[in-house]
Amino acid sequence: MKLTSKGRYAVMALVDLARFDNINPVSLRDISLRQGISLDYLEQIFSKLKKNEIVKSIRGTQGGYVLNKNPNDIKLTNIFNAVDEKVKTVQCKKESKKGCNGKATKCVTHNLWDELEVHINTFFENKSLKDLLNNNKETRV
Amino acid sequence: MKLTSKGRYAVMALVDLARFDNINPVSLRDISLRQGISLDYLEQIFSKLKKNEIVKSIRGTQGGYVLNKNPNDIKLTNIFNAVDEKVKTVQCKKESKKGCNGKATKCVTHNLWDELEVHINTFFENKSLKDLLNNNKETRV
DNA sequence: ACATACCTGACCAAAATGGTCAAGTTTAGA
DNA sequence: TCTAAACTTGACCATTTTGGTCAGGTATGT
Ligand code: FES
Ligand code: FES
Repeated sequence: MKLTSKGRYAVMALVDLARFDNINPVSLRDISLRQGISLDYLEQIFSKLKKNEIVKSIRGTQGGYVLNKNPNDIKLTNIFNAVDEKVKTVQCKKESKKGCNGKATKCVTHNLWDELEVHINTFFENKSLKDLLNNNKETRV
Repeated sequence: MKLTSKGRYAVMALVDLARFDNINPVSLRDISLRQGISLDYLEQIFSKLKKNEIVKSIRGTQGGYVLNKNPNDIKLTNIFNAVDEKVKTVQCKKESKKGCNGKATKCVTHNLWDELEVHINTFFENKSLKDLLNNNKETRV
């Protein structure tokens, strides 16, 4: 049960972006240097964030990325969905009536994992980018 | 962010065991058949559960495994620890002052992941094997 | 025109996952 | 005493996921 670095980097990068995008777009190169994330990898991540309308891109010299929404309206849920960091606790297909192991009914632990999934998703839905910014004010450059 | 099948199977097997161990020890073969888990794999899992004193083994014909504690005293936390299903959300080493990416200070998202870890662990600490048994009474054979 | 920075997709090594296989040892019961 | 059931141990392995790199583009401000 661990977080992948794609999800982790996405949030790191967006926090960085949110801090610096007041005036100009922020280039991935800058984020890469400040946060220590490979540029090529960041491009993959931002491509997805863009498709999900969390950021906008501005091409050309002095270009970069800008938030597409208010930090208060960007929930962790949105970010995670965008980069395919899904919370998956059950083994079976949820829609199906069948259980894991191909059994005809849901297994004895199915409800448990489902509860856990809800529990974790609740956390993500209640956290916005704004919350993270406030949390780290004191370390602001 | 997903659960591994080792953790999932461990809980499944223990629920099965808790249901049937009233009179006699339960053999892994039976659990394997009822829950559709490979026997060889179950053996790996139960070896760990035994080391962590969650179950006791009884060798020989008619042998098997028995719970070593009251179902009410077996928390999911205990089970997960036993089979090395750890909740790991931060990237860095917790004890260290250093952050991930080898930086000198903790990264901007460190607190967030730490909160998440606590949030998930709380769930595991508040669930016991007993809770699962009650939940599934109606499907009892 | 040219440098900057976004964009796209193929590719890949290493680690984790989810097991299998083989060869035991122990003990109840016929 | 013999044997089969069931625990015990440890090596092994194919597949998938992870966490990227690399090699080319294309768009645009100056
Ligand atoms: S997890 Fe859904 S049936 Fe087992
Ligand atoms: S996760 Fe701990 S420093 Fe980044």
